[in-house]
Amino acid sequence: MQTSQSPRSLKEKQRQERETLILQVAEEVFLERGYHETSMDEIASRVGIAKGTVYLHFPGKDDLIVAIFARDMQEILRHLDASLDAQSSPQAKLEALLYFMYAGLFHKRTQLLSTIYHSVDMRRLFAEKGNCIKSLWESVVERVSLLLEEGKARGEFDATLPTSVMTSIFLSLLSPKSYERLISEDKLSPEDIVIHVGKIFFRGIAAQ
Amino acid sequence: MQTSQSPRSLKEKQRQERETLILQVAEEVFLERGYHETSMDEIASRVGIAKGTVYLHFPGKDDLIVAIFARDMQEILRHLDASLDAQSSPQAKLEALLYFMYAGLFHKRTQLLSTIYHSVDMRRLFAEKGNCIKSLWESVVERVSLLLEEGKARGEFDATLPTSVMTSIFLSLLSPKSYERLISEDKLSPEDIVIHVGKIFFRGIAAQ
Amino acid sequence: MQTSQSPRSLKEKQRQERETLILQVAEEVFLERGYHETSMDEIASRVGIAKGTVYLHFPGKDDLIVAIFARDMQEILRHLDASLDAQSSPQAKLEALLYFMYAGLFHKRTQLLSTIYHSVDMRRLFAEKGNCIKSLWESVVERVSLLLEEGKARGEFDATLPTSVMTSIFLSLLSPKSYERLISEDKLSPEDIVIHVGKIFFRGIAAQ
Amino acid sequence: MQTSQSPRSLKEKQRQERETLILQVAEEVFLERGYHETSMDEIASRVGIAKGTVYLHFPGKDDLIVAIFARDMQEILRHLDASLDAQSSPQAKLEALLYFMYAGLFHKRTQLLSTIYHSVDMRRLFAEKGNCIKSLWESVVERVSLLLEEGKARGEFDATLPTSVMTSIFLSLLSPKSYERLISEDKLSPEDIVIHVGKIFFRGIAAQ
DNA sequence: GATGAATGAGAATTCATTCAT
DNA sequence: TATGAATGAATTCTCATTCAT
Repeated sequence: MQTSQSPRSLKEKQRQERETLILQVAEEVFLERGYHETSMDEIASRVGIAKGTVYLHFPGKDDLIVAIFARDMQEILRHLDASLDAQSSPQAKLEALLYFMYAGLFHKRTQLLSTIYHSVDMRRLFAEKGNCIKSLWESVVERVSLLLEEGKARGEFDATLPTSVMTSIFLSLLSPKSYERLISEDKLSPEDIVIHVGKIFFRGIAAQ
Repeated sequence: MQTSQSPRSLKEKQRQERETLILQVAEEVFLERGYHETSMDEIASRVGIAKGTVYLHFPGKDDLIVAIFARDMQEILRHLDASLDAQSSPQAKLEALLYFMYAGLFHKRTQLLSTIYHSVDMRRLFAEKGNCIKSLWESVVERVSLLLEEGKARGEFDATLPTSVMTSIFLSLLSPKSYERLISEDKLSPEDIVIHVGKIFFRGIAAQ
Repeated sequence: MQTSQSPRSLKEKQRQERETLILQVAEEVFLERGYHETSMDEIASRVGIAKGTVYLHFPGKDDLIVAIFARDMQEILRHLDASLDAQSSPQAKLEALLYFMYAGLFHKRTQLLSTIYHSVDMRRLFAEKGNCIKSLWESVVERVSLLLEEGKARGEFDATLPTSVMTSIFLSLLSPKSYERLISEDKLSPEDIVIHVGKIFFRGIAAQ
Repeated sequence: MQTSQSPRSLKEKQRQERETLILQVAEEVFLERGYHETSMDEIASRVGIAKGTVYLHFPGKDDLIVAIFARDMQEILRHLDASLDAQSSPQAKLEALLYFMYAGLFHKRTQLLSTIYHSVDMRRLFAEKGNCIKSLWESVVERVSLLLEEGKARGEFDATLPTSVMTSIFLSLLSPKSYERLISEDKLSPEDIVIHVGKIFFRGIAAQ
């Protein structure tokens, strides 16, 4: 019995590993070159497999990028949930998210997310193929909204501001593209930037 | 005398008109479909002319989008300069820019600008073909920076915050993409949004 | 009457001049760039007229090159007839032709002729559009043949060689392309080359 | 062992075969229609494959014709070297080349070579893309030159004639285009033509 | 499963030719 | 008559996707 299942799960494990590898590499290349400028050939050869093999894991280029998004969103959610569990103020939780998205390991991924989030064609793509993405993103938005509401309830954030606006601004602060020049030209560290950005935002929404 | 010049200037005027029309339509289509998903054929047929005619005005697809950008940037600069002349505080000037970019007629264009500003391939394109764009954008950034500096000098903005960070945040607030849901779901008017966004930002950077 | 005809003939004269100019320029450009690489635009702008004007003189690009050929062939024939009139031996006449085609003013034109004569598409073109060309060329071939026959009859050329072969070889010696390297690398003058080529050919066909 | 190497070499063999087939067909079509009048589509469909497949073997149309040339030149060189090895007089060797180029199987190819050799645009193309071609052709020219020099040294050829001129004339005799009419109209066999051409040339350059 | 050769729809671009002014 | 803007057929080349091995 084990002998019949072990190979199965072994295979399955290998399959998972390869799939993860493909996603990793594809994410990298998409970030470097952009979705349209990246060919399936390039992804495959950078993974070290044949083009056809990619298609055994993902039915098409669309699905590949959708999968990348889904995975990244899930990780963000995982992180969010973790930081929600840790007992702390809503502001501390949002600061942690800001840090995670921008200054931490997720930095690169955030770039891709924001890049693609802003492009029309990707949005259309997700509207068609990426139902899951949409709901995942909704979850993120909702969690952020809830944190902001909680802050309001606690009297920490300005209750006269619409939560939706606060949420939107918070999310638009997550685009690292805008901060590139701060790093390259002004020699600021990501950590510094996050601190300043957080300061401005939380002051901006603070209860009077 | 007039007869010798009139036809020339007439032709020239017609040419200008058509060129403007192409730019307008192209801007629209690029906004709807994205750069890569838009074919020259589509632009031409939406203008109501033949594919070849577009090439009489713009040497290639690249140049077309670069031209759109250049025109938009110039208009932004024109507007900025106008609002700089009007006597008012730096904050009022920045609020005017925010309004212009997001709530006014420029709304749609701002979307395209931000869309493309965030995509990797467009950035590469502009790095290669769009020298003028780069310098136009630098001008915008510089003017915003100067206004923020001025506000600091007047004691209105927090002088302990790096100007560069303030500038980056201000610019990242110009992406209307992020605010779309506010309009469609929360039924906020662009004007309201601008007011709230401005409030949060200027509170955030206000001198203590 | 004169008043009604003079302008006519004046116009006609101007028309002729312009046509000649177009032919001259077109010949130059075709020689520089080749038929396919030359655009009607380039010809027109080098003549200093509008593209459409070329079409008032020649119905198409094909006809333009056919006209160039026709004109060149006629000039060769004119020259041939002139040298036939001058009393001299067949060999002297053929040498004169060789010189004319290669070393004289006709040099450039000969290049174009040979260039085009050797290309498949031009041959097809002439088969379709250039009836006159074919017959003009036949005339040239015939005259050369007759001269060779005459030389045979006089006992100067080897009567055992087929005239047609002699003719073919003579004509294939008219391609200046082959001699370019002699000029550029071996620093031979066109005159020297003609002398040597003639020497080899006439020795080759001399009666034993 | 064989099983691991066989598939590789099998694939490679098939690849070679297809490549050769493409070259063959392309050569034919180029000869029939000319370079510019031939579309990649036509070549592909005559081979019986898709357009894209041609591009798997040759990066572009240019490279295709360059490859054809390179292959043909190599074959000529191979033949030349073979005939150089066979002990015989320089004249016999040159006659063999003449025969090979014109009367033998190579006939068709020689036509293409000469066709393209005479066209301006092909020359430019080769100047840019065909470094190898240039050097291959130089080799051919050099070998012919050496044979002519050797003949002079042996006292068989006229030492007062410049070798370069003799070489040029010999090479210009290799254009079968000029001899077409001999076959079609005068009903001469290629063999006859070669004999006569050779006779005239070698008499022409014979030592006195 | 993995491969990568083959496919062919699709896009950008060119340019001979036409025709309204 | 001269012009040159407009046209659109034709061509080259790319690349996501398929499928026989």
